[in-house]
Amino acid sequence: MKNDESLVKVRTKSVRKNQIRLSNERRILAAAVKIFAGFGYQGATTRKIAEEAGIPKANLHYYFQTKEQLYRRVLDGIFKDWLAAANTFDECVEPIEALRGYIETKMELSRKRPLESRIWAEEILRGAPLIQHELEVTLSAWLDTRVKRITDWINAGRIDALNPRILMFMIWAVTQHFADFESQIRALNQQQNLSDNQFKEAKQQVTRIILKGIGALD
Amino acid sequence: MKNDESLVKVRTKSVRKNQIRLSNERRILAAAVKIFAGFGYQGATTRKIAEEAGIPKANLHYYFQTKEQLYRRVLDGIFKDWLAAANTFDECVEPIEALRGYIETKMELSRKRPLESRIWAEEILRGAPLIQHELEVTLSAWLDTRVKRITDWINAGRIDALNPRILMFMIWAVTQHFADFESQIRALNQQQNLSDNQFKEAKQQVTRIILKGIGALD
DNA sequence: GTTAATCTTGACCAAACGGTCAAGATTATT
DNA sequence: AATAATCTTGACCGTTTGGTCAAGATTAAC
Repeated sequence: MKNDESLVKVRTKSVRKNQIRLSNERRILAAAVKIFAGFGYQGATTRKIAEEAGIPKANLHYYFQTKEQLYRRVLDGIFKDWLAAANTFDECVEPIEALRGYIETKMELSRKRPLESRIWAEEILRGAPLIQHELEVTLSAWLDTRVKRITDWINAGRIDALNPRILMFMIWAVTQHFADFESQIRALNQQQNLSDNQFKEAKQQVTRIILKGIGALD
Repeated sequence: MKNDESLVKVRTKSVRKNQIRLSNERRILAAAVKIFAGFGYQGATTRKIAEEAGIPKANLHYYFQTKEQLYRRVLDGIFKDWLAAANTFDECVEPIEALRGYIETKMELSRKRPLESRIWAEEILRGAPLIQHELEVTLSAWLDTRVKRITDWINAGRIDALNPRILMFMIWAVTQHFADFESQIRALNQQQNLSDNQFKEAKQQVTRIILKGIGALD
């Protein structure tokens, strides 16, 4: 009883307080994504992030004690999106539909959330100092599951014999390239970002070359 | 006569002096590649670079006045390798041999010079602040030339109809992925870098999927 | 209206940064 | 041997960094 009462009180209080807390955390995290993506972990300063969020730096440190803690929270969010992108892959039975859907989802992620892709890329570039363990455990297990499905397709003769891991690396490389190397693509496209039509064409061509390349088409 | 004499003198002096200068510049540049690749432009400090080169920081600044100047020199070297990698592409007439050779060369670059690839990738990630102009002029012209050759192959029915630029982006993405995302690949490969045999397999699979995917193989 | 949390903020700090400088060591020329 | 050029270096400097702190503002509960 007593415990229940105090729990209710705590919860009531938490709901309101959490509104302020959650709202501020969201603002800070959104600002952090922008600044980390634009300047890298070292180049990003807590001053810049606080300024982007429209709050004093000391207030930022009230919600996130250290820059590294804030960065970890950003990375966690990105990692979740990364894994969730495989839903289509898992739902479809046919290799063509599963891979087409996965490539499509990853391409759309690059199109709509390029900042997150760049933060991820920079973390890996630096040797994944903060997410190495997550890669070795969670992502590794995630990959194993998908490798098994691809292996089944190979054994059923639905696609060519190949190394499933390398296929996944190729898909990651190509799809994320459109986010990570956006500035290079822009410089080679008359200083214009890819238009919606150009991006659609890229998506279709990438899908077709990979699917045809692994013997899933024709 | 007088001019000739003084020229000879200048040259004689320069040869010896340049030995010291060139030798030190090389040491510093080699150290800079390591540190820039490992920590990024902002994370790299002139102290770390000087320490890696085994010289006092003040001596580094004698040869390269600013960190940015040093970084530009590193980028210039990388850019030259980037462009030179297309030699095979240009020398071969057949699409299969030209593309196979280019993919092979780019894969070997990723294998043998991953640090340079990562420095390039980080510069692009940050929006190419220092090499934007080079991308828009030199790399753009470079790409145009290769696009024309690919277009000829398409018109001759040697490969499928496709957007040549997107094909080049795919090749860059996949080949450079093996250098830029090395730490991720390692984490997904029992914490081991790809062995020579694994890398050879990757090279072959990447080549086969792309060539087959564009209709160059049957 | 008092109390107790939580939130906000300007001022501040030690450490590290890129870069400078003057003085000395080396090397080549006369 | 003297001179001039280049190379080397420890000490130093103004600025910026991530992070702290104490004092005040706000909010919720009794």
